[in-house]
Amino acid sequence: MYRTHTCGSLRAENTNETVTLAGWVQKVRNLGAMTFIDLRDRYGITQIVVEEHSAEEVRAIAAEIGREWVIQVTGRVLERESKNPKMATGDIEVAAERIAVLNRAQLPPFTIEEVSDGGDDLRMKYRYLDLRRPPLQRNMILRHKMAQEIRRFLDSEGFLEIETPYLVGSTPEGARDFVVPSRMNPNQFYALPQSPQTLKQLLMVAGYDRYFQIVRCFRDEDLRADRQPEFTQIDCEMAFVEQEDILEVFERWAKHMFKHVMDIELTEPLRRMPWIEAMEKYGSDKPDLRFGMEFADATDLAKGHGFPVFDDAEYVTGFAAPGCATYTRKQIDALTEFVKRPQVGAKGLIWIRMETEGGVKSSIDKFYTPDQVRAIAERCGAKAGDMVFLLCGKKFKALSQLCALRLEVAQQLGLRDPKKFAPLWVVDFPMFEWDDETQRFYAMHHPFTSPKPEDVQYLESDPGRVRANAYDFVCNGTEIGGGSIRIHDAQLQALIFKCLGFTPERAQEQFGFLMNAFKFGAPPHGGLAFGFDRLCSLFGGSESIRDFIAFPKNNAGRDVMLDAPGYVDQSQLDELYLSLVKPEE
RNA sequence: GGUGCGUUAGUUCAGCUGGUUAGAAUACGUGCCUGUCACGCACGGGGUCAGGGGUUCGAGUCCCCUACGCACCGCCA
Repeated sequence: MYRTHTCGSLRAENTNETVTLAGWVQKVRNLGAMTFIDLRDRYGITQIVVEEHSAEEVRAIAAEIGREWVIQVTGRVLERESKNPKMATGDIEVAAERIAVLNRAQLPPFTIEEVSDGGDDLRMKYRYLDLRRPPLQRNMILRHKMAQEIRRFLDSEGFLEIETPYLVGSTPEGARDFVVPSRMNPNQFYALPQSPQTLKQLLMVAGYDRYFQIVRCFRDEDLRADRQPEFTQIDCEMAFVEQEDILEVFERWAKHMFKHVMDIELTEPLRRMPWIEAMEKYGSDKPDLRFGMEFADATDLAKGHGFPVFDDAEYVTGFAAPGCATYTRKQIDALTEFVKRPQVGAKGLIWIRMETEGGVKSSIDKFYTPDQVRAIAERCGAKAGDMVFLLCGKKFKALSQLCALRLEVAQQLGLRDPKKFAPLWVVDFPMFEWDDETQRFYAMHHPFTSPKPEDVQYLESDPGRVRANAYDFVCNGTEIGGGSIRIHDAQLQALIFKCLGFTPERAQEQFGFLMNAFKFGAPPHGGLAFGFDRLCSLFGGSESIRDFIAFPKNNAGRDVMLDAPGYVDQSQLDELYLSLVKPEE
């Protein structure tokens, strides 16, 4: 037996017991006559003490051991002379009577402690060392606990966890596929699923009316702090349901998760915000509701007074930053620079200062009377002491630029508190999104999403007006999940494909398996999927999902630990009927 | 495909308008130390300044290219 206890388990009650611990040496503090060793495993850290009167052999080993050696210690539990309230095991220590070196270790390239001295890159290369650190261990434990709670809740609601294949066919719509060559089918390729979307719909046809899966999905697109090429979805689908039924079940699920993982009781029903309201009030389909600063449409007040910037704009919108009338010229200039960055793309920033004494000052005083300026500011909800920021241009462009500014101002005001949670449903998404480049409509969600029955009449005449039975679960400015009621009628599905510019032949070729299945009795159905990694990072209070994935990829999609992707042998290529071309010089 | 920032000791970083032998902290090694827990004190070793090219009497520093990293835009039905 290697150990009787873990490094996190001993307390004052264990005093005088003889115990054996095993773990990694985090740190050795040699005070001369006595040496302290911090012994770590994933349960915690226990202090080992070696004293002058300890056996010669024990002292010799204590003098030799270094960071990250794996050792086994047998000794008596003592109540400490000077306790450490910062440690769970801080009331006790183990007086070593025997130390066995189970394995020596090379000096690690960075310190493996609560706060490491290593940079991201290095820690990724030696991920197995970084994972020894308590913060990463806490993240892995959180992820595990969340997976358990997801299964517990969904099981209690009658959902079946059913696995779907990873080797499927490629669907060119949507994200790029990762592709896998088939040795037994020369020149043909599998694709890794972007999500099990069509498969779960087939499970509905098959009668498994409540399905879920915690499942890996793959998308060959550029990475971000919150985007990995392989990521995990909580994928769910239900049959014989309307949108309301799905929102009801998963609102309870969300509350279950908040309660059992975060110990947060959400008593109020979740807010439901139509997509157009989210866009007009927050400039985003994933609004951050931890704070206010809602936008107002000031177009009518702003236009027609001889200020060319506003007169030429389609839309003028702004918000009031509370208490920011004290902002200096320098601060305003910095925010102006912020919105002018290419990533935001505004031409400039208009401001109105609502002075506490009641006066109004603005960057447009030349063109408006004080009353007119005040009217614009008040439209934006400004009170004395506030600062109003206005942007203008094409409607949705101006809104999304103002969204970036709103988040930046909130960041500066410390309003983006990771301990606060503001979840909501965004509903009534548009069915289609127009793409200027290819001059056609694309499905905003996916082509199996059903239109709202009352909007079906506009499908052919005015597709941009059609709203979908689609919904997103949003929290703190992040899209955590989304879904829709699906089309289960072959005729309507054919019409949607037509609106999306599919010929019947192409629709048959790509989605024939699904449309055929729908001829055999498809129940009304719908579902949704949550981004598990994002949910973990939301609960864990981190911006980056990489902290919650044991072995993530870097910015370029590489695994720097495995050094993947890499080249393969010619013989492997030959078997797969593949030949390589030289990349362009 | 694009934009920005970065690359200097094992690690995290400083290094100004170009100018003697490139520094700090930490880690590491040695010695001292009986209550440390960010132990302390003293001493010590440790550098292809990412790579290549250019400007210059002289480049860690200025310019160009490449590579790599991070963040973002595009992209992500």
